[in-house]
Amino acid sequence: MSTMPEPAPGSRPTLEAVAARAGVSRATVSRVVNGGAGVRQALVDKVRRAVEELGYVPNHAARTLVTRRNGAVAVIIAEPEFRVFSDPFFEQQVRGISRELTAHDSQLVLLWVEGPGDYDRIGRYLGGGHVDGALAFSVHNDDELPSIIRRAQVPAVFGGRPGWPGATAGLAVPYVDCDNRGGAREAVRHLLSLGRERVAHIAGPHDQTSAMDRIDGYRDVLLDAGPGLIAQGDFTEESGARAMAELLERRPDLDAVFAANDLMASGALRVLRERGLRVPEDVALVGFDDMTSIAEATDPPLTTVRQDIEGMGRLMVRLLTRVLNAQEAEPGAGSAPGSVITPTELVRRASA
Amino acid sequence: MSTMPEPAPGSRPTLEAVAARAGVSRATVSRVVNGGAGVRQALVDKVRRAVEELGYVPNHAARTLVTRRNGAVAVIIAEPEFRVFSDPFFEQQVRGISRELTAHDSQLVLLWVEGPGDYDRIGRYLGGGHVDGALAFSVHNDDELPSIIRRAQVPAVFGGRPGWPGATAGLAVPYVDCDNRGGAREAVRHLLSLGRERVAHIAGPHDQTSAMDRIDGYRDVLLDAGPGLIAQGDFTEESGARAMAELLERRPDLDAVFAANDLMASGALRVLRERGLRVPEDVALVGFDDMTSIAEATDPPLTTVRQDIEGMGRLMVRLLTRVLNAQEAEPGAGSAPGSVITPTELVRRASA
DNA sequence: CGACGGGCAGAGAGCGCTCTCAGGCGACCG
DNA sequence: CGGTCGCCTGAGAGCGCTCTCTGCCCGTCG
Repeated sequence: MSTMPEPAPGSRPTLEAVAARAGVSRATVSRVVNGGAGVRQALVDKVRRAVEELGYVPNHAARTLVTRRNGAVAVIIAEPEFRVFSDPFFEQQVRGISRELTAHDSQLVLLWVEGPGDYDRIGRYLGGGHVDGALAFSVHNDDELPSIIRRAQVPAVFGGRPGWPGATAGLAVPYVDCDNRGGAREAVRHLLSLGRERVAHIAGPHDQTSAMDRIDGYRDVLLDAGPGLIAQGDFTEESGARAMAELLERRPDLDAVFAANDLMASGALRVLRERGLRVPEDVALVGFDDMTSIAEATDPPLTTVRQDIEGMGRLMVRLLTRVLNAQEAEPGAGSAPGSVITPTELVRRASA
Repeated sequence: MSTMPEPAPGSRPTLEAVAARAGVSRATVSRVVNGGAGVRQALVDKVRRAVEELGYVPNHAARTLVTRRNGAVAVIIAEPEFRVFSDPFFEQQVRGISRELTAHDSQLVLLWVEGPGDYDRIGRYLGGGHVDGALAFSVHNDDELPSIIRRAQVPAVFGGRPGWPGATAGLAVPYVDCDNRGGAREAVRHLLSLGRERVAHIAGPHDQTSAMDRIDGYRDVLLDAGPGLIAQGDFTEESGARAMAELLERRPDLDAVFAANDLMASGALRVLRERGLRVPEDVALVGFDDMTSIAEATDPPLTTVRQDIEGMGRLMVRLLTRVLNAQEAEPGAGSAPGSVITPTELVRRASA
């Protein structure tokens, strides 16, 4: 295991101690600890040995105090009502963030927003300079988060395009999102290419940009899709089932469905089977997200649009890092780097 | 919203600035900021006003540097293989932790362990004094975490009884767990009280103490239960279904099942219905956890053993706080506070 | 009326680190 | 062989805060 020696109980060694042991000055030890540039190799070795022997670990607070960098990033989780973490989407994104943060030697400070009244605490914390930056997920259009973050004057990156007006104008917080619209187009085109003629859509909630973008993509291809072909869900399995039932009632002749996420697609699938409709023979079905735990478990497995969720999490961190570095170079003049739209990919399985 | 004034861009006000504005010394401002004990009311007001006007927020790093307390607690998530966060159990526990931490003005630093090789990084981080304490979840018996934590000499509390030998001896890391054994006993007794005579058990994995404790509780009541009445699962829905099928094969005459968690119970329920067995008429079924999203959604709804998961999370924080305070009072002599076992409660629904 | 004690404010010394600046020494060039 | 330049190293000044210690002022008691 770790060869880290047991430190003297109670008190951890300081730079000073290492310097004394190595027979050099504090400054030299500091240089070595921070990369060792500009120090003779012999001294570097000597210092490294002393560090090793004493089990020296730099004091983070002291370092932060002078560098004004604290090596920590806040991840803000604004819980609208229910289902947050247990959302696999979330898990993957946070994991991507965690991994990338680790690679950057930064820590992840979790800020869980406890209802609307809690935004004040969050704002205070962010404004207090405890973290170098913040990552947030824009869930709803009416979310206060963007304004809180702006007021706190802390660099931030969003996961998912925020819905507030002007967010896309470039002047605001950059975001990482997948190409919802393009992915939706691809899904619908795929259904058309299979010869389907009446393609319905089960949409997500109107206050989420991802859902709206997917509707837009659907409409891009089916310019003249009647309103009867779109049903509204809320991204849950149950809502997908309900929407499917509604669609079948309105348009018993439909021969394809594009659902805005896999969970709703699986709900739709359930209803289709209950009604004795075969998938894909009678009705072809495409989902979105490629949540493999769902998409591969259904019968038949779902054809769906994949987005690299973990990659999006990592990208959020990289974007934030870039903002941070730019800001360090010339404070104030933070020309925010553009947002990133990641590509999607159609994954063909058996349902379409 | 917040009345926090826009701070002068670029530089945040210091204690010094507040002192100057209020016409007092730095020390006095510090006293006021930290509660204001021993300061004349007139001065307190004056300082408070200056703080408000300047939008002063204490510099956390500077404070930590001298107090040696950093107001942050690590939550370690050791991911065995899959399903971590998306586990609703986890979500609830982390939420409890988050809430209690907020109440204590502490931050939650998330440490996500990326495979076995990553333990070194975790150990280094914990040993580096970045956090006041650590909270971890003991998932598997062979987990390295306890030893890592001990080596790092950082106060810690476990969620769930760790499986390593001596863990319960009191000398080690305290933990919070629910009364798995007692809950299991209650479940089985309930089934017996309904007149059932052949009560089977679907057990969880052998390397988790919670699963083992539930088996023990089952055996406490059914001293002479034949081995044919116990089947092994791994806490997943699928495994519950498999175990149920196995049990029915071995003991077609069984008239009750106690599953070690709700997920397995729902799997068992599925199989029972597929075989045309009525629940509870033919076979009574009891789960564990009271994961309401599952237990209330099944048909019939599950009778199950409830544990206060969020409360356990909060308790973990309180326990840690107590260790921290004790340690501050007399360093070294950290007589670890005892672990806590929280009660369980049988929730009667329709399945038994 | 004077001495003493308690309560409250201020001065100052760090906490452990980084980073600038000056100084020293060797090397290279004239 | 001497001067100068450049590369390393060390000294020292903070970063913003807490906390002890000293000292002042007022009230109280003898």
